[in-house]
Amino acid sequence: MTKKIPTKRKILDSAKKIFACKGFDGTSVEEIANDAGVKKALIFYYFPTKDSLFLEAWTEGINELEQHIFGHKEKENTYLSKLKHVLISYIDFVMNRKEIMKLIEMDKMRIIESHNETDVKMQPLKQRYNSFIKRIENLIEEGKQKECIPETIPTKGTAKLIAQSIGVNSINEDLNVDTIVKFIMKGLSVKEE
Amino acid sequence: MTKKIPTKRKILDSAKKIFACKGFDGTSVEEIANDAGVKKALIFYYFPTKDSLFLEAWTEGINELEQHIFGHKEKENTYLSKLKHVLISYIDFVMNRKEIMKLIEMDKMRIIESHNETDVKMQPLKQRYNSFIKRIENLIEEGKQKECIPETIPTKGTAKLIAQSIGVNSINEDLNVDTIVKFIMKGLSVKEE
DNA sequence: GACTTTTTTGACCTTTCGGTAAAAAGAAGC
DNA sequence: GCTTCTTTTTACCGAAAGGTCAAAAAAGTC
Repeated sequence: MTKKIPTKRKILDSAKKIFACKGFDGTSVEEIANDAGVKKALIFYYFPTKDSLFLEAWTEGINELEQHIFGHKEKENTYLSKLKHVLISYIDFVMNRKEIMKLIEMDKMRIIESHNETDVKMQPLKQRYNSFIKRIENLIEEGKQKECIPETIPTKGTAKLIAQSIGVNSINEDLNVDTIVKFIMKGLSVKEE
Repeated sequence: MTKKIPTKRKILDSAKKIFACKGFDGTSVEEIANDAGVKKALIFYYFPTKDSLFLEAWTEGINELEQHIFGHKEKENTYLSKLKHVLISYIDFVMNRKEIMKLIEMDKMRIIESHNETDVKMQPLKQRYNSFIKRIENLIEEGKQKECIPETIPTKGTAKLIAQSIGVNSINEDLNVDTIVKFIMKGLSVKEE
């Protein structure tokens, strides 16, 4: 027989789903409770505040994204195939885990533009996001070291540009994976094998 | 002596500024009123609802963006210089009208992902945004007709990809204009002159 | 300057929100 | 089956939200 899903997990899953559609401010705790099949007060039994619920949901989302992109064993033997694999994994995630991607992006603007003094609650998320961007930077740096990417390509900015490009709004049925990968790789001026 | 700014204009400007930082749901009418130097009730004198205030502010924003990008006289003699001009204007707007760009993007995800039945208020904005994307599509189609852009480039998807790429998160001091323009033009596989 | 119109404010409304505390229900242990 | 612990619900709180209405103030007209 199937294992009963723990209540906390149900709450988190409902939180992801509704935060993905309506964003942090547009979502009430009551909506999450209704979707999870519990009463609102129970949410505060598991999560001290709405903020902390959002933080946990969002962090699980970006952890899943990062794991999906970078988590595979390093068995690619060339930089080029490694880069391609990362881009394809990224795009694949957007297509197949669209809800999580929406969760990440729905409040992304608010998170990234948040300031230390005015939006304290967003700082951990902002740092987490910057850490994700850093991994893309590292990949570009590796490409430069292996002379697959020209030195003239600015690492930080291009990492952000790539992360910005691959999202729910751009990855859709009007674009196939190959087109996007080529777009980005040409943009990176990657030297083809 | 300087002309007195009409109250409605002051309200709209405050609305843009605060919606740009906090988004629709994260902003209260009282905050806008405080910033504009009026009482909350006055806002409802000029705008029937918060929704309609947001609609007008946001629409002014995207109108300004579109005007800035496409509004110049068509004096470019080649498609390539026209395309470059459009891209540079787009990037220039993001850099120099950052607040308006933030206004457009802060709720963009919510607008684009909105459904007819669940987020009726966002439909006019969604349509307006799609109309903006259409103009980018037209530009790409023109490039194909003039054989500057390969037929294999999918028009709709690439238009969205470009609009997605050029934003507050990606346009920053880590990237200069030339790099972004090259990134996109290479991505488009534009045939250089 | 009296009257009319427009703009602005103060006070208030109802609803919804995030969150709390105590009681009730369920589960576990002996 | 009684006790203890954990989970869940009920009822409620204060604050804040969008919005309204009537009064007051300002501006305009003759």
